[in-house]
Amino acid sequence: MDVADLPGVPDWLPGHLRAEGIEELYPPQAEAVESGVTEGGNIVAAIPTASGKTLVAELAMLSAVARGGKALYIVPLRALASEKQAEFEQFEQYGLSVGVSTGNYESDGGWLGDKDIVVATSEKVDSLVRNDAPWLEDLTCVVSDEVHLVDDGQRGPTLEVTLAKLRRLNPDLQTVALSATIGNAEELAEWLDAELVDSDWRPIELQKGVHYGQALHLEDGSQQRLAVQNSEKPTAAVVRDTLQDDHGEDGEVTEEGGSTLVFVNSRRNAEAAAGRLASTVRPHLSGDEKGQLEGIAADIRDVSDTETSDDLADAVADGAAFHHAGLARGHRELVEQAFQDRLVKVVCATPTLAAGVNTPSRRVVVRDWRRYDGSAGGMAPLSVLEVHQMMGRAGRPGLDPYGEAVLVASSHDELDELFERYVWADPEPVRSKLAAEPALRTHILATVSSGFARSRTELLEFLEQTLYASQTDQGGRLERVVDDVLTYLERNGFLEVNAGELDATSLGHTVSRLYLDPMSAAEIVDGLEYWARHAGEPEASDEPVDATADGAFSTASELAEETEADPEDISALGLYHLVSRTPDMYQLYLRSGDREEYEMELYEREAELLGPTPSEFEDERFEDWLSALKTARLLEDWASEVDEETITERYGVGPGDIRGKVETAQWLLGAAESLAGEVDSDAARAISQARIRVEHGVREELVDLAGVRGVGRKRARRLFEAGIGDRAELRDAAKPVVLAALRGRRKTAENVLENAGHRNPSMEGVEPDPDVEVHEESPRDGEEEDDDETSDDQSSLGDF
DNA sequence: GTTAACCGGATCTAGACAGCATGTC
DNA sequence: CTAGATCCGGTTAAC
Repeated sequence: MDVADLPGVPDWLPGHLRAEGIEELYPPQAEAVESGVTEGGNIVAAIPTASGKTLVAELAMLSAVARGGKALYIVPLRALASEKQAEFEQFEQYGLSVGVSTGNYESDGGWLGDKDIVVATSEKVDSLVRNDAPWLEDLTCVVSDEVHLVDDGQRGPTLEVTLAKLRRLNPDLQTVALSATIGNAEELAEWLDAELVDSDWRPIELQKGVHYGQALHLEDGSQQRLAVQNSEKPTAAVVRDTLQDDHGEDGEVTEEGGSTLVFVNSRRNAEAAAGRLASTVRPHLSGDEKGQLEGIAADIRDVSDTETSDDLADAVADGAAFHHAGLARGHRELVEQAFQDRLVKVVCATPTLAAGVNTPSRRVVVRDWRRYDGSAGGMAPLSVLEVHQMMGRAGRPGLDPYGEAVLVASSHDELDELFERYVWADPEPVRSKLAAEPALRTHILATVSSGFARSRTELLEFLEQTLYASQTDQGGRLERVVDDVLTYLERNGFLEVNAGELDATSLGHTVSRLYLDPMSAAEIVDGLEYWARHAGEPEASDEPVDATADGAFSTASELAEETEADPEDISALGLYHLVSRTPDMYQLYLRSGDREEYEMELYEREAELLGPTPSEFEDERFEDWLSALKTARLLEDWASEVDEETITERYGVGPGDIRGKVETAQWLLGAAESLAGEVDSDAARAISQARIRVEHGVREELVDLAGVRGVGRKRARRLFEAGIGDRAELRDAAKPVVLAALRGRRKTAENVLENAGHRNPSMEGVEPDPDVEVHEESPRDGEEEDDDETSDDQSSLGDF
């Protein structure tokens, strides 16, 4: 189909597409147009990644906007939100406006209500629905990217319920759902009353295969010799082969540098494999490439001062890299960029890279096809869908004639099994996970709280509109779980049930709007009440209430400690532990040796914790209590200015994990602060303080200073040591002192003063005060923060 | 005497969403 | 019902 023949799109679009080099639509795109995407029709498009899904979405959204409407694009990851925003901003020249809304970022300049296209994560959209964002009613088109994720047990139900709510809010809403190729696309289409576009078509051919022995066995039956040399591992052989393959036919070394993406099943494996493959890649690098890679390696070291950072930099210097969620954001971006620029030739990655931003590669190796799964009791095979998603990363549009994706077999039997299981297999069908109790807990409360259902009957009616209902024939199960959940919500004071009528309590409304799991909210409320009962009155622990479920074990030590506790004082550790034991916090894993260590810690600091220690005989609860303590200790360390390197070593985590924990804690403490107000607790001030401390990673005395934009934990500490105690003192301080404390960096100092509200922040002609002692850190540190004010060591900034 | 190769047992395990206030014309 | 790569320490073999 020629781009000139598109019905319903704005006049400028054909010209724009031609300018982009698009004359003709891909077959699946054309099929979508024939099914009416540009004319308001509902579409489910189940087509491979990189086969033009984005254009289908754009056609739908642009034609909806051309008709005077407003479009919403739902993504599963925050990283994808910014990627899509950048893509859609190309239309701003035609007068369209694009906005983004995610948990940590909202586009500035105008309300989302003014935007023609809004990009948001599914949780954010859910939250907007719960908070009655008025512009949601103006939507005429919603696009849901990666809808097959409704299959995800944790986050799938959110997407499912959100789509149902949006469609109910606006019955004429055009729904466009984009999915990977899956087993039951018709079922999705049926659920959404949509036309189905189901296609395997790809713009670049993908050849799947399995490597075994000295050959690559491809799905078309052909074999390709791929020898494994002496002590080399098969993966290394594939990588080497890919590198040689792209050297020009005439022997001339081209810059193409055939790149390989290797998927493994753990972070450690990713790092180990990258380290080994570095020696495979090194001999293939040109001098020029080596130079550029050295530069990137230096950038990587500057992101963070940790072992992970060093290991990554070492690998990158040799043209190899690893990629997983323990990396700092800066690390990830540098690796992704260097891989796209074809400087880094191999990336060994966990599934982060399969789900995240677009990083295609000449070849993909799926080295591990089993992954540890605690609930399965060992290694469980990956789903066909997941393996196909990884394989789909092979083949760079416009660069490669075709892509190759290979699994690695170590025996002939395995070779056969892999062909059966993955190469020739169709992806499994997608199944709704809505009937799981944890999911219903939060969504039922939200549904009642935001007025979508006022009675048990209405609630069940609403749930009828979900994918779950359309997939199950046994309605009884859902009804049973719903009743269990209603009982739970009522018992904990979130809902009132009167003869089938449902009403959210004030607490229930708050919990729903805060986007908390009701179980987290209950835990927090319990913790705050526990503190209120115990704090002021040491003898309180004799009350029978407290001794109930947990026996005498915890009471003895409470009695001993509590006499010393200052009633005003609610410890930060106690609050960190409280939010860490909530189901909304992903807890740290207890490693061998940790158990004893944190048991000791527990006995020392038990009095600070906001709740009775479970008995050691309740194995699971006690274990959770300890790992929450470990998590709480990490947060406490961070909020006590312990440096990154020490924390990553002490807790066995990556730099990215620290950020993740801190971010979650920040959110939960914010929610706890609101809950404290709701239940009349006096803890609000202490919670706020604890939140600001983790947010900036500072001790109490720096809370005010670190609140100044451009001042993070390190600069705040230096200013404090120079005798500047807070924001007011910073404004009044002598400029030479400020400049010296900021290690003589004029631009930084000017920015800091300006942000602190100084009338005349200019540092012109000011010399650093020589009497101010500033301890220098590692020699490398100096290079870090040169010019721009938002640089590196301001780790508290949620940079985007 | 030192280093390399080998062996066996212990260890460890993917990912990542969300509040609120604020601002603007 | 189900694992396997890596790491670490100790031993032996090789030089």
